[in-house]
Amino acid sequence: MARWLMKSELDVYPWSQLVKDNGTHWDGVRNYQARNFMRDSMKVGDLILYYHSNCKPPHVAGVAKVVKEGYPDHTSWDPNSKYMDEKSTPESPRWFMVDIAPVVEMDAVSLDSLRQNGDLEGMALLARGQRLSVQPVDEEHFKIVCKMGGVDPTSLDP
DNA sequence: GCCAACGTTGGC
DNA sequence: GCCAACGTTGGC
Repeated sequence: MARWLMKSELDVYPWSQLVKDNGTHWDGVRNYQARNFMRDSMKVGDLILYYHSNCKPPHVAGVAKVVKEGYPDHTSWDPNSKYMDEKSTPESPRWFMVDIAPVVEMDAVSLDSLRQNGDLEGMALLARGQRLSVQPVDEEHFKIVCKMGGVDPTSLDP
């Protein structure tokens, strides 16, 4: 079972909203690498670190899970959507999304504290200049972040 | 608000 | 297929 990290801007779609909605479809991703992960690699049950960007401090806020595997992002052909892409159609969708649902909230784990933890060396999020909004996370790194947030990773096993 | 890093676009 | 221009991300 793979592990992931997904970014959301705090003022766009925060963890609290995900909880209130009891899950959502992750629409609006318009980056090919991130799309490929969602379309090809993310499986039901995969766990996700939910990361808040564009806030002080940026932090991991909780654990979510994949509840529906990759399928076309309908906002890509919706003329009323700001995510509309004229090159994407229902017959030939260019963009994909997954559905996710909240699993457990954690104590905020700041980007700074992640950087200071030597055991997280190599984590994609910490690489210089990286901007990918959906990225794979090593199982070991995932567990460490959970513990930093006061969540027992073994409690997340199926 | 700044700006470095990076992805995408489009002329050639 | 190169690469300059441009737009976006996201920490600071």
